[in-house]
Amino acid sequence: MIDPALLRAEPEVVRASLLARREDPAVVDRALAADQVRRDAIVHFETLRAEQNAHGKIVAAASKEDKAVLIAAAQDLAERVKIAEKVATEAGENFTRVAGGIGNIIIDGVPAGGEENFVTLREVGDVPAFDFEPRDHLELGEMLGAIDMLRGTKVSGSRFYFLSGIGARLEIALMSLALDRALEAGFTPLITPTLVNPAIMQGTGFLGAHSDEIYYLPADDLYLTGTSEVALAGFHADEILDLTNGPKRYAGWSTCYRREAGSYGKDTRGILRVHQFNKLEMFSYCAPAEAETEHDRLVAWQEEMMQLLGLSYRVIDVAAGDLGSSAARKFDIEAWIPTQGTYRELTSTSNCTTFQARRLNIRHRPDGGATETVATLNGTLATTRWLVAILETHQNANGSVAIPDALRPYLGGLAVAEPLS
RNA sequence: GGAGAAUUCGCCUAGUGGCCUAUGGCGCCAGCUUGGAAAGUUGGUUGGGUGCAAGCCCUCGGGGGUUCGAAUCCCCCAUUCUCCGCCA
Repeated sequence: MIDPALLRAEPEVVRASLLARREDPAVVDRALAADQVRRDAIVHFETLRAEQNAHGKIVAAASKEDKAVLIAAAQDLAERVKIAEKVATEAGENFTRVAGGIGNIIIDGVPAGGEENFVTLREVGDVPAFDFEPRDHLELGEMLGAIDMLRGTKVSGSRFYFLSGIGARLEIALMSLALDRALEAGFTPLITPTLVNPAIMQGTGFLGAHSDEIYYLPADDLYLTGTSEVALAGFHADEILDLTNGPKRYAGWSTCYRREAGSYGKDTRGILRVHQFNKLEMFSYCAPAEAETEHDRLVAWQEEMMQLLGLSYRVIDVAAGDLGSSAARKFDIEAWIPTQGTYRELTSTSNCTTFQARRLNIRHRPDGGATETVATLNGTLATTRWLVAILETHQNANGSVAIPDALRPYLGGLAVAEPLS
């Protein structure tokens, strides 16, 4: 939800943001009109209600014989109050619906346009070169006994898999490394619920245009989360936070579930795009003024992970039209995938400014004064997909894979994963 | 799954239709007192909406209802606790 005060004071800013997203700015005028209707309705209702309250005091103080007459007069008033209240409530709901359709205000500097209009901020690390024909992650995974797709599909269907042996150990090692880095940076670890109620799903903005991406359990009216961001954002819903000691940062570990409804036939080989995976997610609540600085910090922690794992990557500034409705800016880190000859997304970090927190009613009290809606940010610190880049980047001619130094302590010092004989 | 009880301001708590504009305590903040503190004492201390403003409106777990008027009466829902059942 955008800030209604901004909508009223600077509608041109909202229009410019919509244009950058390649969306229709006409919604601004509809929202302004709905806001005016809503406020008029509130004033009308509250005037009548004040009248009713005043009358109620007279009734209470009146003598027995006067009461009957006064009550008769109040009945008509009560009826009008009831109608006015209904009108005001509906006008409020209508405004929320119209204004709720407006995406977050794009931050200055975000490239305008669609998916292809991203800007590369930097490329880091040498693209790996091989003096042999590199194998893709699934072939390597099968040689190492790390990935078992056939049995995954037997048990659960397409896009399901087993991680086995060194594959399972690598994933746990990766998550452990990420968690230790997060602890070092002052994050509070959380293992989050992966089933959430509709209010939280709605509040975090995942029930919008892409709701067919989400698993839903009708018998219990619960959603399976596609990222722990949902639970992490809901964690402090309806709270007033103390941010005097800086941002509150959480590292949420969870299994993530995605239907991948819109991607039939895309990335069907291996574990690049699957229905279920694990992720360690960073989530930060901070003062709005600090959000952009915090965003840079999240990216820096992600880049540290990339470098610890010896991956070649680039950081991109995602274009406005490719942002989710909650994000004001998004940086993706994409790692080089040798057998695809291209960069693929390994992390995503969004600055949602106050958009998400306004809907979830999360505030803080700067300088002990009036409350202010906080900013929320989120970003990936490790996921199952990273195994794809790790396996392919560090492979040898015989199908063995060198373990990055940073992961070895989590694997009993193992330096090389050898193919099964 | 069944039965009972509960949910009031950061915490505890009073409150069985109008004098609730919600009591009292703890904690917290400020003043007085003090060399400084403690103690004492006085005051303040939920959040939101709307209005140029004065102000007004809402907020007693959530939603609906009864009533001129609801923290209070009725219905539905959520959560917590106790007991029983079932399962591990």
